[in-house]
Amino acid sequence: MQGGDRFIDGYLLYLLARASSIASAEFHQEIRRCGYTVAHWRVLAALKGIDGVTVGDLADICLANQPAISKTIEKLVGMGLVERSSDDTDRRRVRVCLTRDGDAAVDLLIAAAREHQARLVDAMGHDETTALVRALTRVIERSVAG
Amino acid sequence: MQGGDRFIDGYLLYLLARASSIASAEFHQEIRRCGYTVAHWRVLAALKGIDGVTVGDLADICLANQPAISKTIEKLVGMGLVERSSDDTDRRRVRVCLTRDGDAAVDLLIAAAREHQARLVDAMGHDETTALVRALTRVIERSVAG
DNA sequence: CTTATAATTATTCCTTTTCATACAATAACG
DNA sequence: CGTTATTGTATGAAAAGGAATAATTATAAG
Repeated sequence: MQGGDRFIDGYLLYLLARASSIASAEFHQEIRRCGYTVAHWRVLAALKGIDGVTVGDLADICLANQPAISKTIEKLVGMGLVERSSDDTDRRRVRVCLTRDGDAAVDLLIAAAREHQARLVDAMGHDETTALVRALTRVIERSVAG
Repeated sequence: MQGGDRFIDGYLLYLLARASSIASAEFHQEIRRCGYTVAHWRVLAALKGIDGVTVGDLADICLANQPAISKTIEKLVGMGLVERSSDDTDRRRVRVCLTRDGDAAVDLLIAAAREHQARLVDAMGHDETTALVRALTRVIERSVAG
């Protein structure tokens, strides 16, 4: 796409963003084919297997800001995939849960995600994958700490 | 933020996206403090040291789609940081270059980016960093191939 | 040369995100 | 208690992003 010695080629954050973007592109397309947005998918996946997550926690988990999550939840409620309930101990908080339909929908998406991941891991090799996981985990630790 | 064994905790694409998001958050905030958006920064950084890049190539490099880049370029032209010129050999193509002001502006941003990266590499350690770069490079290779 | 197909960028329309703010509930403090 | 601060969520206006398409230029085929 270009030779030379561009700044961005040695820039770590660019490499990270590019790897994430490229690796996710294919599966994100599959999500859209299923009739969901990436934002939908992230919220649904974050809710899988958990009784109730607050809006703020969802924002952290889904790498989005709070208003965006509020609106995504509103959509998912309209689609019948998610429901809100107020927390009894702190009535400011809104606990978000999957509905029965939402749970079934996310199961399908998670199955597709697992298949996609299996193909990626297969292409990369097991050792390379564990090296990647270790490195990414360290990035997260160090970034949060620093 | 939650214990349990959530699906997303073992999901590689989520780990990638999360690492990228967290690692970039601090510097992206610095970009905004300087009066730029992340989109501005990516285009400017992609242009540094290159005579002229087409809109389509910028879209690839900047991990955005083509219309988004067209609009970002329009903004940057208005800010006097970038200029368009038509390619003589193919008049469909638009070659985008940094202006003198744009070059000076991106130099400051790149200096800040280098400092930020130096701090991150320092926190991670040299060996861990090279392991990360190797792993990310492999992800990109394998994803593009597959 | 003409027509058809492909490639490149801009534009349009609609959805989504973002920023700021408002509102409600809790916490802290005198 | 009453008052002020802080926290959690929703809302509204403005900006950005994305999908589809239009417009222009290149290339290929006949």
